[in-house]
Amino acid sequence: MLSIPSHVYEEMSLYVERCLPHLSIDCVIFRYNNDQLQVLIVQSVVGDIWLVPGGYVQKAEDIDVAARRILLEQTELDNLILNQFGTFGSADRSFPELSSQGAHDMKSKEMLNWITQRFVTIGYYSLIRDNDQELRTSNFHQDIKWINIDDRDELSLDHNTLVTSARKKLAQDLLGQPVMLGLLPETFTMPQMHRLYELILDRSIDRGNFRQRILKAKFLIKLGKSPEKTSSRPPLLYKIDKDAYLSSLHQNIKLGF
Amino acid sequence: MLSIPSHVYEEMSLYVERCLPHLSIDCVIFRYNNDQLQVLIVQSVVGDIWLVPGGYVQKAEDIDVAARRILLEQTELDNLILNQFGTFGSADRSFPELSSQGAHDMKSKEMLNWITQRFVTIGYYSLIRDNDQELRTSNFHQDIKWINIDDRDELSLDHNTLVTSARKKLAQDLLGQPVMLGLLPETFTMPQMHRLYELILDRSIDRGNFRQRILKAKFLIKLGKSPEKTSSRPPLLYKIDKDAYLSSLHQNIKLGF
DNA sequence: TCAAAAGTGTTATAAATACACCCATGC
DNA sequence: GCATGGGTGTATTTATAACACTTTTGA
Repeated sequence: MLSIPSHVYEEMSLYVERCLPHLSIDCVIFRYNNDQLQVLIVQSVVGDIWLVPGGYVQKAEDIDVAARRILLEQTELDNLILNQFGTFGSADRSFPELSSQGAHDMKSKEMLNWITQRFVTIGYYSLIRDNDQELRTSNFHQDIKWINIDDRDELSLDHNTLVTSARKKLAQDLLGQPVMLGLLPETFTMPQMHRLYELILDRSIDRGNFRQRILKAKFLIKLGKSPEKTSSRPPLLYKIDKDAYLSSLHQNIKLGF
Repeated sequence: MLSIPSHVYEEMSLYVERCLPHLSIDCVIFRYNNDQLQVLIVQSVVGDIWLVPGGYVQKAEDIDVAARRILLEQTELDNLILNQFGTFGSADRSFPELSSQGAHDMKSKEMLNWITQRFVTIGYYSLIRDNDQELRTSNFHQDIKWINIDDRDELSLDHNTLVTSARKKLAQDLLGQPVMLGLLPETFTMPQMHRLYELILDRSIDRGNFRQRILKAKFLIKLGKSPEKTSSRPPLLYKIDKDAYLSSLHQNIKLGF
């Protein structure tokens, strides 16, 4: 049995009454950090469970704008890429039953009803490249953190599934969207980019072939040696030539079987 | 100024009060007929405008189930493929203003409010291969017909845009989903399949190369000569080896730039 | 016999794949 | 010097693409 902390009622009521019922937005925010593909998750004050950041759509607000607003409320950053990866609406898609403890007045009961209603959720994914980005929790969250995508089983409800879908969509978008611009730091090494590709596509790619393929596309600018200390040969530093990168993207669908 | 025919109120009220507000589903139904990619459209009794078939989600109904139900209400057929192509929710996404003529009682006013509310719509596309399928109109539609996809500018609201998005998604799905099974008749000729590919991808494909490529995939079964009279060499008839076709599909994402 | 459209083959280019080998570093 | 991982080259196979030639039909 979950319960709603009393200090949340007031603010949440104000927020919620401006929003459409039964409709939510969930944002899977990816970053590439420490050679891992990571996802931002927050701990809800309701039920202590870990979820992907999400919110509701205001009555006179575009859904894309809503997604951006929700994202901003979590990360304080305008992100480069924000894409839908699907809409999820099983009939039983709702919070587990909540305890009605502390819900004696009318307002509290309304809030209980709101939270436990059935939600159809629109999934967006977003990419964030600034790894020093400061995180702040909204009043509806008691904690916020990055997890490796492989650790997503600690997510509750169906948010595990959402992350899986988001990653699949991200992989599909890799050829046609400026994904590298969204995830790689300003400067990076070839092995870093290689590992990122492998993480997104979830398969191994031959090192030498990857290197050749990427260099042939001519959107990388060589900057020299990485100053980092390594226990082996130090990799070269690169940065992305944005214009060249963008024009190298395409959506040409092949016949391949 | 649009108006709602009085005979619609009763039935629509009953339907609508079981559904979630502000949320709709629109279905772009494709078929391949007469060497054209076609789309099913219906004429609403409200406003006489032409739209893609659509409806609402019942309060305890999966959205996928709702899409299937809505589809069934239009075509009486269980379709092979039903895929989301996106969710659309501009803040101003609603019917044009409706005349309140004939809306004197409470119920009528409620209906006006329902129809003119802001809708977030979930787009599904579906494929139908039976071209002799009988069409029936529901009571909310006065007419129903197939149009060529290039004639979609006669659609109202943003349904033109929906069809464009649906076709784009269909093209993306061509490699990984059994699209041919959904659109081609039981038996067909190589030129037919060739033209269908061109229509979906919206580009021309070399005839000879296409033929070789498809035959190499080994999911076609040759049946002999087409009995149809042609003014030139008659094409061969083929049918799809379903198992071979399904196992030839893949989602392998390449590195290509 | 001719036009039209289907069926087939040839060749060139480019991409994907599999490896092998060398190089720079810390220990 | 040696293990480690980065950088580079080469050869094979496969996919894409351009295009030419042949075949079958109706008129």
